[in-house]
Amino acid sequence: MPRQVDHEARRRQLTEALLRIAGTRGLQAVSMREIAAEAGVSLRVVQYYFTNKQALLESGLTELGARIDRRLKERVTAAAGELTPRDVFAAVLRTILPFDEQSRLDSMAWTAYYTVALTDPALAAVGLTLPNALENVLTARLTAAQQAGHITPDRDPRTEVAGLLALANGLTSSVLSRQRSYEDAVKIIHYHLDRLFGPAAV
Amino acid sequence: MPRQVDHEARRRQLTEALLRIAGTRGLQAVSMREIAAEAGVSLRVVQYYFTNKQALLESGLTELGARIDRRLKERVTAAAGELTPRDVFAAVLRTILPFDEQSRLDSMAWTAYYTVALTDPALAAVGLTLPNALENVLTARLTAAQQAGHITPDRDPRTEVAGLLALANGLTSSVLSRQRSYEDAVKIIHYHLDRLFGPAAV
DNA sequence: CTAGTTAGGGTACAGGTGTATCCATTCGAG
DNA sequence: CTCGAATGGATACACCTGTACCCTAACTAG
Repeated sequence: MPRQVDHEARRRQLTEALLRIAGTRGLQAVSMREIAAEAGVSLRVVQYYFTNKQALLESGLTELGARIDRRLKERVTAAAGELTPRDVFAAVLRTILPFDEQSRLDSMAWTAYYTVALTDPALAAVGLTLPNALENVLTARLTAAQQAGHITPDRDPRTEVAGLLALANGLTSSVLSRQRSYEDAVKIIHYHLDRLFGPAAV
Repeated sequence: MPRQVDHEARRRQLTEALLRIAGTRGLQAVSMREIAAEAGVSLRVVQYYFTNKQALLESGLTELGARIDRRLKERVTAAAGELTPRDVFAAVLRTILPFDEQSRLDSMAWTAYYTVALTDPALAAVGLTLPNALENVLTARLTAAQQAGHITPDRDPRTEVAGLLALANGLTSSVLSRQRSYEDAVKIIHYHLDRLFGPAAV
């Protein structure tokens, strides 16, 4: 075999360039040539490692989902050990919000993808798996927490989780548009967690 | 003066065509020629009544805001009279969600606009006035309701309102992506209103 | 050493984009 | 009746888009 190149690395490089553009200038600014320029390669290379623009876009969404998933796992297991259920939820919801420059860029890109997914079934399939999985995992956690007596029995775990995730999504929007600061959004989250789990479990 | 045409009507006709496209196929599908086709006129007419594509887009966002505002006022004042504060909030939040085909289309268009506004300062200015105004009006209402004893004094009206609006926005997203039905979203809203105002005020 | 595959530079093509221009009609004011 | 402004049809332009193709290096298995 002749000259071998690490395809996986090349594709990651291109996908990251794509997400950088989507996060700063939006998905409408993403074109084959822009990606090539951002990655510092020629148009041909982009074509060589991705058959389609569609394939490239799907790769971007997949990577985005993987990043968020990775961040969630890192930040939840990081402060593991003697974590109360409330702490777990706080960590997850804080991680969903754009908390630093990188996660702001990713949230921007995610929002852009979500919007085009509303009119593009192919992307919708890829983009809905993460939110659904998250809702299920958290519902299971909250149900367990309820049985352990951490929240009162009159709460409905699935409804609570759906509400908290919708809240986090809505807050993300307002943080991205700079209508609200990250810190204010976190306060609102904690305010709701207080209501759910009872006063702050310092 | 020669043949006079109702400019206002023409522009409305074109703006509505624009919003129909944005609501069904997304903002990325909006082009001068598509608008012309959707409105049943020639490209020249679109150019004649709007100097720019930018002007057209801004007109679309303005109209969208006006529609939502109109709907809010209709549905709130409709069941006026002996409305409890809780009923007012329920009406507002239910109106934000996509509750019929028309409001679903508008919500789609709104989401599309919101996303491009994140990377387009000109649109951001237009698009943020409505949410901010709404938050202020509702905060005033809730503060008054608190003084009248409809909610307990330990609640913070501004935080509650911000949370409820973020919740409604997040739920709108999930309804648009058909992750959740409108009815389920309404249930979650009422669930939270119960917590805020106390058990259902029949 | 050589054949053959992988990797990419360069360029072309068909189609869509916003915008500008040319021109014909329409019609009311004088 | 006529002149000129309002309205809009038709077309052109320059640019950007995704994709396809040609051809040359590079390199390794034989």
